[in-house]
Amino acid sequence: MTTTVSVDHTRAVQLFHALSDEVRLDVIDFLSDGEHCVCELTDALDVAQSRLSFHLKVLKDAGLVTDRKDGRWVYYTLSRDVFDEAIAMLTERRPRARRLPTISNCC
Amino acid sequence: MTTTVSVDHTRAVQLFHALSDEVRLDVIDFLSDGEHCVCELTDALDVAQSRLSFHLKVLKDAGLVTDRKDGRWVYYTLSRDVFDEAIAMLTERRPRARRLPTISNCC
DNA sequence: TTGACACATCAATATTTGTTGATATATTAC
DNA sequence: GTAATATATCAACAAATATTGATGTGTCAA
Repeated sequence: MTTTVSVDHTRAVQLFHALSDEVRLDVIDFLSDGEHCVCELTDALDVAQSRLSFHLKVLKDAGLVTDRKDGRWVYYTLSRDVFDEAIAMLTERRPRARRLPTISNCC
Repeated sequence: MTTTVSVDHTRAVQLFHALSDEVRLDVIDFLSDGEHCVCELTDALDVAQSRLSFHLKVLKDAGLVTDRKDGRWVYYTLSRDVFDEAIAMLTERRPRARRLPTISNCC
């Protein structure tokens, strides 16, 4: 009998995927000192507006940023909690101390 | 003048990308108790051999696993260090305590 | 109440990733 | 040697993501 072991990783996939893009990491870095509006991002990152908007949505859907509208502007902020969530996901998976040499005669 | 600020995130992109897939997370979980050969993975995860091989390569290229050949078998192991590297990447980017409300008249 | 600006969304397309089945390579057992 | 097994690689294709330029929506100022 062959038991297939697998859990649902949907959330982890979403989070890590959101983190795996140059533009999105640029956005994250730019927001590291606090809230900024989209126009500042467009300016600082030199990325077409619709493209930036697309990436902001990916980040927002993953929960890594939140937005707040004020008049004509929309301000984005990093969500500390979700960074913690991602860190936790890695910490859980981080291999523990050296395992004993496995004595398995494999297949 | 508009200064474009951006760093090279190639490594972070590679790491997070490697982490953003169901099969690859299954592999990581399966390896969490130590070294296993490919045949055990194929068995446990119920994934076609060439498909698994593809995902193992992505993990290996990112450094998340290492492999060791022994006779006919190849054993894969998680690399603690690279998990630490990924955790560090997130920790660096984790927003610090609450920022002061930014007084910017934006654009 | 019109025009300009900030931003989101959309459709078309391009690019990147992943899957499949076939084949190649190495190792071992017979 | 020959056959069987473990794994990697490859080419063709499929699917998912990202980019672009255009258009839509809300807000503000004149």
